[in-house]
Amino acid sequence: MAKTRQKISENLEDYLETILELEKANKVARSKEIADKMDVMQGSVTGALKSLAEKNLINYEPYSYITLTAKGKELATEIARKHSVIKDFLKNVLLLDNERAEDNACRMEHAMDRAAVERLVQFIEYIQYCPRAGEDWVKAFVNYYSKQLANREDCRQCLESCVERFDQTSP
Amino acid sequence: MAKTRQKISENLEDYLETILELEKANKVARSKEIADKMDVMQGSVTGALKSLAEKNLINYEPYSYITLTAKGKELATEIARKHSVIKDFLKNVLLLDNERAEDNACRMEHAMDRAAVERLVQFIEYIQYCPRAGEDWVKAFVNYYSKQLANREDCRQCLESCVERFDQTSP
DNA sequence: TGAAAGAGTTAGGTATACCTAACTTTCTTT
DNA sequence: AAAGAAAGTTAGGTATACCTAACTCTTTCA
Repeated sequence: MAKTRQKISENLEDYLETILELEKANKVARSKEIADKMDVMQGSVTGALKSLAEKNLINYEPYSYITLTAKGKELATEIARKHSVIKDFLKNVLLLDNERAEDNACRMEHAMDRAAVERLVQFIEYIQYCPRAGEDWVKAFVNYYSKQLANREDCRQCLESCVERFDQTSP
Repeated sequence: MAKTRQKISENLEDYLETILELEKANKVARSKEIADKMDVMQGSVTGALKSLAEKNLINYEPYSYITLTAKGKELATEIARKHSVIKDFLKNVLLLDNERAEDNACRMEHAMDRAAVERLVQFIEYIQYCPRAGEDWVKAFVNYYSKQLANREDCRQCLESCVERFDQTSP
């Protein structure tokens, strides 16, 4: 039994992800809904479904509803996780607006391998965990990229309040 | 004249990037070298070159050498910049090893739009600029992701030396 | 200088992925 | 229960992108 990670096209990854979302919402997915969500014609969906069924990623019978197999669900879940981690980073660290974060995440989820995504998760955690970083440090990034550059005095105060916050946390 | 940003396939982007690299190294690019670098057959290269020439991105005459047009050079340079920014982030912030950073950057460069990449540039700068972050902060990320979790005392010392370094910089 | 080697192209085949249009199955509604 | 609507499939066409094999052009060197 293949523990070996499946490789499917970016396209099929998108179909799988969409099916997972529909399954969560409606228990099953239907061809029409997939077509609507992905903005493709129904005829195109049928071809993709056959291809996914061949790879044992979905349960598919003509004219019937669609569900993920265990293998398909695992893959779909991994893709969805990538999406959500990447979007989180783009939105809450790089501070891109929601739409741009979503757009980029949609494409990047196919480009980043598992190791890169997991490291990104850890980096996001590190920012939250490390007393030198934290929420206020991320927020202050706005001042940097919007050219409202801080001066030395601002930095001194920022650093002081950072230390203060640390001292105030339970020893 | 089109200020309008060209959209070409990821594939053609890769060809363009390769041609830029060869031009830098040898003044011109040759079909064989492109094939070797990209690990495709020469026959495949010819098709891609025709497609790039049609889009006015390269100067191409059968049986002759290849150079980028101004438009092609601009596009190729933007792609190469994306690649290098992304690789820098993966390698020097996420601390992925060189090969993994390179692999992921190769794919991500096609997925991230200009705005996302520019914000990433600013974020990398912010890390270097902000006294609360900096090189040692990035280095300490290793301790976090390799589960050698710091304790409160470590954090206190780290914070103190951070403040000290700040005080030592010219006021 | 002319033949062999190497570089480049062409032709034909495969696979993906999309579209439109015609057709079939299933569901809904009276 | 039958007809019309909705959902789904099939068939045929386009475009990309790759391959192999055969052919052509160019360069090299004996």
